[in-house]
Amino acid sequence: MVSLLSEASLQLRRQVLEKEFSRINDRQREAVFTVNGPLLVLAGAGSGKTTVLVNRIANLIRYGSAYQDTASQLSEQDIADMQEYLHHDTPLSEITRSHLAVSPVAPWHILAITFTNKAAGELKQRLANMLGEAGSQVWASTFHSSCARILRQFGDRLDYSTHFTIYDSDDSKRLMKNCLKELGVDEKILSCKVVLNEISRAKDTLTTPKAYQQAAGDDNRTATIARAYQMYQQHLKEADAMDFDDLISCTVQLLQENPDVLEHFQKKFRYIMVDEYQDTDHAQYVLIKLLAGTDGNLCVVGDDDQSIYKFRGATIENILSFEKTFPTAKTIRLEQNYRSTQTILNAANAVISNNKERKGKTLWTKNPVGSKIQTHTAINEQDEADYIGKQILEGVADGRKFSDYAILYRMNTQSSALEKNFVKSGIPYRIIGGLRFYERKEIRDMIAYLSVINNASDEMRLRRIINQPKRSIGDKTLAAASQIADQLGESVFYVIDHANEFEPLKRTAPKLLQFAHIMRGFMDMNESGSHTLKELYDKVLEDTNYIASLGNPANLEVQDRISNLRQLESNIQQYEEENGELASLDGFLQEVSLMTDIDNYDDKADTVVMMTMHSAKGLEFPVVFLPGFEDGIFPGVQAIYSPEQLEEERRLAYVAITRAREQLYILNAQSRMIFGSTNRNRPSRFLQEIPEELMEHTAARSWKQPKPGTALPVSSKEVREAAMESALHFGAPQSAQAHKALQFRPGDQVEHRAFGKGMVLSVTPMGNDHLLEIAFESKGTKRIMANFAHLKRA
DNA sequence: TAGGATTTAGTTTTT
DNA sequence: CTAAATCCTA
Repeated sequence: MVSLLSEASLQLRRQVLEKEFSRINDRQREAVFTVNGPLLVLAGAGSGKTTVLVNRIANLIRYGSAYQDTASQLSEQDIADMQEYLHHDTPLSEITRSHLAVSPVAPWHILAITFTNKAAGELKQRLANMLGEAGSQVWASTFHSSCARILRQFGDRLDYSTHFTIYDSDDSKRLMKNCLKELGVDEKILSCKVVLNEISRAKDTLTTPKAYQQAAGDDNRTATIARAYQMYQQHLKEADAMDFDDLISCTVQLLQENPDVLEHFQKKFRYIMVDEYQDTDHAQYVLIKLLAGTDGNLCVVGDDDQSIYKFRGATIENILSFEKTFPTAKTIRLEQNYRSTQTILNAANAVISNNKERKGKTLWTKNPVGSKIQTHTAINEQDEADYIGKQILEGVADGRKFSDYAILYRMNTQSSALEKNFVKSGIPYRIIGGLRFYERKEIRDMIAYLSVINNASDEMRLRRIINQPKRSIGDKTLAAASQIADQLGESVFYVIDHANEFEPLKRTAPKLLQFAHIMRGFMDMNESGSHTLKELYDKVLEDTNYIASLGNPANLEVQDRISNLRQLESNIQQYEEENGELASLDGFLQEVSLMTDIDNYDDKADTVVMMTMHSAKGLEFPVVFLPGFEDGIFPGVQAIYSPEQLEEERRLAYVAITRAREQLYILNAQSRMIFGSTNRNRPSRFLQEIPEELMEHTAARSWKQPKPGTALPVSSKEVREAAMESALHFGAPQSAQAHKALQFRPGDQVEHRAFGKGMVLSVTPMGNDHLLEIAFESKGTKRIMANFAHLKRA
């Protein structure tokens, strides 16, 4: 069998494996072939870390440790095969491939943890593309959903049911409000936001209510928080619910207290990979360490320069001290950037080099130098928005797509000036963050119905829906029911279901019973198992008369709500299609509770996208605008006098700058209205940290008189309605507005608010919209989406 | 209890 | 300035 010396065999195998992974660079390949023991990959922005993760997993599954191992079982046929492959590009035979492998790893022994569903989804997708069936068997998911999955299996050890509810931040807030009320704490002195934040930090550091109380000592404030913490946890338990932080800390507790469970998962996850390691908090660190166990086949990928969630408990220490925690750890730096131009990278490097607390790395690229960074000083935020809008329209006229553009700001409030301008100029846009899909009232209401159907002891959500739509059941009644429930040790739902048996509820009993009756109907329907989730959802909508309760369907806001409810319906349907036999109400609710709207961000739609710099992490765009580079905005006021916070802001600047592939615009305004008062801010210090020669500066000359007839919507309500109207054009091809586009034909004379008069040259259908090519009298030929253009016939 | 009037608090937030 | 939370009255 063996016909080569093992040394020569290893050489040959290495050559073949290197060729197998020849599409990645040397550093990346080193990370891919380092399969055993702890590994730290310091991956700069745009250095292809997902590629490394995917290839590393592929290598584990296909070849195991063949690159390092000297064991060899190659036949002469194999060797001939390999030579052929190396010299003549003949594909390797499957047999040779299998002979090459040295202790290959089964996909189910691999755990890959990310922070966002989007990142997990991307990873899964790329694994499936590369490895097919085997790729889908890798456990790739977020911290939170991995933990939820573990807890559903072993939650009984912690006295939780297997269908516990996951509370989101809104639920937590409501619950904490109740706790503080119960404790008689004045929210003006100690707001529930502050308390929740404090508790979240406690959970991040694995501090139990008891330990927290002991640490509180004499301090009154802390002692109060300790009591609130205790009560909050108790209520969660009664509701069979966990908040986001509990998912992690309870999993840690489960593994620490149950050696058999720990062993089970240590055996299961023989290889662990963690993405965005710089964002892990202490609890997540402990969790990873527990799972990695003594084998320590742990590979973490991160970038200390992109740590921007310290305020949420992420501890940069985890990455800075990885080598100390795991003395045998190998560190690999990925510094070649594949995303941005040299100019953009130089700017990013220059800014971040002002930070003291960092491991230090310098990004470089083979990409072209690219155009200079455009800096622009606007007069105020409207002028700033105006400038951005103009640049986008010009770019689109030159052949760019709207989706090439992203605007990244420090605060969500900065979006409104942009929004107004874009509505005016007919620029299609989407805002990520702010009001999320799953935070909308109507969606939360329906989710609450489904939650109660799934878990009747969820009092919080029961309270949410019991009078929604209005059933004339008020606080008074609910408080009475809640008290009775406490005395009996039964759930509130039980009490409501038996309302006529309790004297204090006699008056409202018919209403309570009616509510209980319809809920029972839903619960029976769910338990019978003979209906789909979509049918259940439709039944809930119908029996509760929810849609009718929203009000006049002619109202745009009501229409928006209804379309959101339809969207939820199709999400449910999609979930059922994806999960087939395994689909369950429980499963859907869990998936939904861990979902955010970055996850719904689809890059296919051709619109400009706006979001905070934080949300943009991990994304990239050809052209990026960074408005509000002013001291006081970015860096924010709170950060200016704290060196630590300033460094975090600088990392955020680094993240923001490195989102751009080709062109970067940085803007500041001489004055800006913020929370109702006008501020004059100096240009951001970060701007001064970028070398002069990388930038080209312009400034607004004078305040232009708005032309008559170009009246803007004045209130944000009007803006929203106008935006909604535009949005409807997309969703409803049958609507009257959608036919507007069809009214335009080549040769039509039109007038655009920004470009003036022109003639339609061509009409191309695109999705539900139409792309118009228009020759303007003064501005040349532009391409514009009909539904967004607000064109008038001239 | 519902709905309108008034007050008040507003970085960032992968889950 | 704006949106949500709370207050107040019918």
